[in-house]
Amino acid sequence: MAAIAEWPQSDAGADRLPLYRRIADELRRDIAEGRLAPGASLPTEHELIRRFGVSRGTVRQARAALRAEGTVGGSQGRVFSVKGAPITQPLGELISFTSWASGLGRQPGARVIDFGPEPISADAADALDLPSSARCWRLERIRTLDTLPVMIERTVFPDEIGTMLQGADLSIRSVYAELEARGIVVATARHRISAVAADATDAGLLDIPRGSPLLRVERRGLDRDHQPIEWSIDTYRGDRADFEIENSAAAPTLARRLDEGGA
Amino acid sequence: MAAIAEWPQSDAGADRLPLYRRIADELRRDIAEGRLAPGASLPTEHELIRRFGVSRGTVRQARAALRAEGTVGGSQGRVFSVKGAPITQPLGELISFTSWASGLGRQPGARVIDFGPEPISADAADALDLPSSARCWRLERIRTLDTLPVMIERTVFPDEIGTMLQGADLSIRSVYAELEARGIVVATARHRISAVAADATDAGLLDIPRGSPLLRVERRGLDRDHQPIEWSIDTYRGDRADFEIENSAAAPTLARRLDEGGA
DNA sequence: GTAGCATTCTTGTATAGACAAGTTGCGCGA
DNA sequence: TCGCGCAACTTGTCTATACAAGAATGCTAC
Repeated sequence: MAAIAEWPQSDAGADRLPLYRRIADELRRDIAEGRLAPGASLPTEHELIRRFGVSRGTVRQARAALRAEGTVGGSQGRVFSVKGAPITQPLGELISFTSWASGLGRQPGARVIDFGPEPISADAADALDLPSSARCWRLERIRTLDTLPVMIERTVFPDEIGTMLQGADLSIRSVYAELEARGIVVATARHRISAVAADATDAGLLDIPRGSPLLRVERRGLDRDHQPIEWSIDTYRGDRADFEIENSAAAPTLARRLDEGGA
Repeated sequence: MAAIAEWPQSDAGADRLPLYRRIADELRRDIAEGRLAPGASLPTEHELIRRFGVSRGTVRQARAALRAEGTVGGSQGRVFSVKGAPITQPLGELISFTSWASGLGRQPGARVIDFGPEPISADAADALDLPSSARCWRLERIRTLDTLPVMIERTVFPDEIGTMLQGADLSIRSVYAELEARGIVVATARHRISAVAADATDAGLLDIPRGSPLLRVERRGLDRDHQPIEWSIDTYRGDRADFEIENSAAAPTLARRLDEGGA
């Protein structure tokens, strides 16, 4: 049973980890990197025992760790299967369209429709916690995946943030990457998700019929001091994207809202 | 080692539970009922071995279960200690339509369209992690606020959960309240939110034109052991409700998904 | 063809023993 | 008295084995 010695020696520090951790890590990597898709079967205990040259208890310990995370599931008699990739990215990554696209292996794109300073709207002043006399910057872009239009992004930045973005090539680099390079980090974000019908403008921009269902995501991004960084309304094609949320009892973050207008 | 025979025989059904579960349950009770206060030390492995007359592995399994819940913590060399009372109230409140409506000061209502046992669909078997031969219970309801239809709820329960709901008045009391009264608690939930157009059926049920935008929320509710409790697809009138999510960097739980079908 | 049974596979539960690693506390020596 | 080190204790890691229970599969009998 000399299988351990034949493991990839790449990560230098890894050889001090217990065996079951290394097995769990390898399986977790397989899941995160897509070699084991959700719904797929994990190797059976016997296979893992042979592959890693360890005892059954060790294999079971490894899989128990993954199960405790909710990453995989199984029950007596049935092969373990992948339930879903663990969500562990930093918040900026989660919000950024660019990071999202890259993670999917798609080519993110952006077509800037409008970018410049302008007087602030009442809604924006409210959302960004600014006086109605303040100046702000407005950015409107079409976001694409492999050239397919997926989302319309309409963002308002406070003046000092917008100024930072001046001169940046907003059709390529992520706004978040740009801001992070200047020490601005999104620490908290509030989202409000709703469904709307496409009006004539959005239908044209997204190349869909009028009235098609759209996923509208309103976002307020705040820094560590709860200072508003951006207020954005992203409008996704309903047939191209949806959102996934995990709530644990420890971090209850999803709430329903009633739109009073419709009564 | 005849300690098992001397256990309290009170709960009649408990004797079919595995040993480690019974030990974990007893410790959990000790914590919940204050006999073991936060900060206090748990019995050592040796004490538990003697007290229950089991082997070390079994005791370790019991404590591993508590640790996975975050109820207790320990590390090598140090005695296990209580970290906090196990959570028994939480996430259900956020998810429950009834709680939501009450919080808004509205009168929640439900009209049961269908409730009963039936063979499981492939999707449901997948979501609930059940064999395709399993039986399940399907519940379909129209949810109302002050008699206005707001949402269609289509839920599938595993057999043992559905059986519990038999006889309950599902047009009044919250399903979650009903389950909680029986010791079933939603500890984790995964939501997937998307926008769809109303088909003829849903348009009729919600009293809106065909093609109207709807907010579709697919939810998998899991208990502390990540065992699926329910799989539900809730369809909201787009003009009556939206969702709010707060993300902090500490608890990043929102992810975007790409719907591959639309390319 | 199909229902039902039996086999086989996979996971769950439990025990026992061995060694490693970290913590705590006691006692001894300076 | 103070500090160091050893010893005892506690948990972590790992192996090996045995039997039970649920699931999937294939085969047989009808």
